[in-house]
Formats: sequence, C-alpha cells, structure tokens
Amino acid sequence: MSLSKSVLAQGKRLLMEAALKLNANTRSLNALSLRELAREAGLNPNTFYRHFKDFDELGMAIIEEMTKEIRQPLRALRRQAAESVVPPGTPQDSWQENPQLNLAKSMQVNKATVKLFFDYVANNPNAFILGVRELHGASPVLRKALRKVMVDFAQDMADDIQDLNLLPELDPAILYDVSETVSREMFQLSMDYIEQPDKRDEICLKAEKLIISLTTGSAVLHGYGPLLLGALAGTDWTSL
Amino acid sequence: MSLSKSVLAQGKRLLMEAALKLNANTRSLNALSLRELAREAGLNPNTFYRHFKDFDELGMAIIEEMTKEIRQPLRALRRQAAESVVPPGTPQDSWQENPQLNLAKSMQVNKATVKLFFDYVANNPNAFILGVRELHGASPVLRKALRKVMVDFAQDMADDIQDLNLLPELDPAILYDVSETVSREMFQLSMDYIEQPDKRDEICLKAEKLIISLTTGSAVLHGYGPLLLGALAGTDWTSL
DNA sequence: TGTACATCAGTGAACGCGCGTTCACTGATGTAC
DNA sequence: TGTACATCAGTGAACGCGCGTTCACTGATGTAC
Repeated sequence: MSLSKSVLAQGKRLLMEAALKLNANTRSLNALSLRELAREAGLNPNTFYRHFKDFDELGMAIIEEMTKEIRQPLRALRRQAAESVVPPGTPQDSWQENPQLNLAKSMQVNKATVKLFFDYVANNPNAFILGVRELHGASPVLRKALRKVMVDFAQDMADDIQDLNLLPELDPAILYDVSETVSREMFQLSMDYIEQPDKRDEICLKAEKLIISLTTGSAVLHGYGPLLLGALAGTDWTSL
Repeated sequence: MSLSKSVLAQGKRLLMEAALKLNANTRSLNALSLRELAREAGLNPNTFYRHFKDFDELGMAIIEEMTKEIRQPLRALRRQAAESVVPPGTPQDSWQENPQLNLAKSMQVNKATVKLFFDYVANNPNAFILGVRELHGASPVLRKALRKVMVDFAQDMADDIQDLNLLPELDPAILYDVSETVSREMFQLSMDYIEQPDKRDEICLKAEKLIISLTTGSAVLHGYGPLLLGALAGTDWTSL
C-alpha cells in the first residue's frame, strides 16, 4: 500500500508507511516503539512529535487515509463488474418480466465483484491487515473508528446494489443487513486470501456462495420466495 | 474468566489470568511487558521463565486452556436448547412427515442457542476478547492455533446439528460450510455483545436472522427449495 | 522587488527509567533405598 | 521409618540497553509590507 498520492508532508507519509509495513510483519500498532518506527522510516525519533501526539493519532491518520483511498475504488469495482456483464446502453427487461435473466446477471456481477475485490486486497494487503487487526485490537479509539468504516462500506455496498438494480426485490433495510454481514465476511476472508495464496480460488468460491446463500435466504425469509424460486429453477448452478 | 478448575501450578495460573485480564483492558498480548504481567500477577518477574519460554508459549497455554473449558459447555448449550424445545422422550415425526413442525422446532432451538451462547460470552468476556483479538493479531503462532480452534468449533456445531437432527435436509459438507460462517460471525458479534450492553437484544436478533437466512439460502441453493418453501409458507415470522 | 519575520519539518544530544534476562539463592515437595 | 538427594516454584539483586521525551538548534518555505 502506498500513500504517495496524498499531499501529506514527506515525513508524515514516511511514518505512516513505516507503520503499515511494520504492522504487517508481526507487530501490532500498539506494540510498535516510536524509535523502531522512526528507524524504519529513516527519520529522527523526534520527527514523530512534529506530526502526531501519540500512536492513536497515527493510527487514525492511517485509517482516514486508507479509507479515502479504498472506498471509491471499491465502488468503482462494482460498477466495472456490472458493466462487464451488462454493457451500458443494453436495454434491460424489468425483474418482473424476466427474473431469471436478471438473477443470472446479478450472480455474474457478484462473481466478478468478488474476484475484483480480492485482487484489490492482494495488491494492498497491508491496509487490510491493519484494518482487520485493529478492528478488534487493543485501542478503543481505533476500534471505534474502524467500526464506523465497516458501517460505511456496508452502506456503500447496499447503495450500489440498489443503484445497479441488482436485487430490486429486497427492501433497503434488509439489503443493508445483508451488506453488513457480507462486508464483515469479506474482510475476514481477505486475511485468508492474503495468507494462503494456494487457496485463493477456493476462497473466492466460498465468498460467492456465501453471498448468494445469504441473499437468497433473506429474500425467502421476507416473502420473496416464490418469485425467487421460479427464477432459480432454471439456473445452472454447476457453473459455480 | 477463571482458570481455577485446572491443576496448573499456582504461579502459572496467576500469570495466565493476569494476561487475560490485561489483554481485555487495552493491551494486546504482544504489547504486554513481562514485568507488567508479573506485577499484575503479584509475582517476581523471574517466575515467568519457570513456566514459559516466551509470550507465544503463554498465549498457546491460554488458548489451549480456554478451548478445553469452552468447547464442551458450548456443545452442552446446544443440547440444552434442543431439550428445552423438545423434551427427551417426546415422539418425533420425521421431517418428511411434518416439515413445518420440525422447522419451527429448529428455529426455536436456534433462538435458544443464540441466547445461551451470548450469555456464556457475557460471563466469560476475556476469553472471547483474547480469542478474537489474536485470531488476526500479530503473532503467526497464535493466529494459526486460533484458526484451528475456529475450525473445531465449526465442526462441533455441524456435528451437533446432525446429531440433534435439526436440519436433516442439508448434506454434511454444506452444513459444515454454513457452520463455519456462522461461528465466525458469532465470534465477531460477541465483541459487539460485550462492548454494547444496551444493544444486546438487537444483536441476538441479528444473529438469529443471519443463521436462518444463511441456512435457508444454502438449502434453496442446493435444491431443497420446494420442501423448505412449503414449510415456510405456514410459519409466523413475526415472532422473530 | 526586497527585507524582515514567522512558521514548519527535521536534527542531535541528553535525561532518567523500565525493560528483559542472568545468576545465585531458598524452601517446599517428591523419591530412592 | 528415616535419611539423603533431586526437583521444582519462586525470590532478589544486578546488568546493560533501548525506550519515550525534552531541549535547543537548523534551514527551508511562506508571508506582510
């Protein structure tokens, strides 16, 4: 993960990058020493104080920066996945008219999004390691901040699914609950994805299945069963 | 969480308890100092070396002890929940004969188990905090050990559901996948449950819904849709 | 345009302190015969 | 049963080191007039 695009002072950026790097390699943020961090960044220990009051402040700066950098790309990924399945301009039948076709499209968008998400994780492992680690880490300040980040990600996901009309039969509140669980699981799985490169295909598949099961289950549970089942009846699941 | 039942040497137990306690209060294991730990335990710093080579060894000892103490009680909770719904000796219709009744029972067992699980969490918060924190913590040794713990918990859950005949329509492999996701989510939610006492009812409900959605979705996805929908049609969801 | 001053990022030396680890010791419990 | 010895859990003093933090300093950039 690079912070190079930002307009932060050089030293501040170097310290944040050093923290990300050290955090990924067997140290959690609150076990880092200030001198160790400065050494890694190639700076005088003192420089830390020019930019941060303490480690929580450093952590918050990293989280804000990372969130800024990751949130929009993730939304773009979803649109990209949707467009790869349904090129813009394609005339679309409504869900009532053709639930089977639309369900198939949603599944493909799902599959594509999962793949793109994990690619993104693999390219930015340190940001995700820090986020997942500190979400339940020792600092209450960072925990709280990351909880909010998770809520935001879930809301983004729900908004995108609505905007792209992928699951019109689910009402927004339910969609949000599903999104919350899905994003929590995606972040959890991203750790496996990073640590177990040999199992990446398997993890993608697991994520796809989880999302489909959860969505389907929620729909059935909230009374959209018959519509969905009719659509499902003609679907070829072996392609999963 | 108390380790009092074990037959460990007194000093070893004191150190493990001190680590659990300090870990719960804003320090992660790998940020603990040996002297701080000894102080909390009321022992000479040196005593640590009588029992442990390093902090990973301490962490492993805690994890093993906790797992031993938690695994069986959790299984017992499931049986207890099942018996509270279907007292032993009650004659039971097969699922084919009476899917609706059996589904309703499974839901009630689910609800009871969720409640009992979270009660257990609330009574042993420190063990769960340590487990969830170190599952993605800085130590690869503890991460690996806790990953195995999670697999074991998931397998226990799947085995119990089979033994209690709660979801006979799901085949074992699928059941295991569902159990894995459910236990991961339960552990995640347990942190919210501990930290947000005012939202406990809400969290219980969220967990119940998640389990039902995921199970239902998996069943539908694997071709048991029609059977399940028939049963669901007569169910009163408002009781959720 | 030049000048004076303020702000900012980074340096280097120095401080006292808590740390991990070692060593030699104690006293209680277990064990061989 | 008694005695001698070994093992074990815990102690206390001492070590050298890296740590966080402070202070006074530098040099570059920005700003007022």
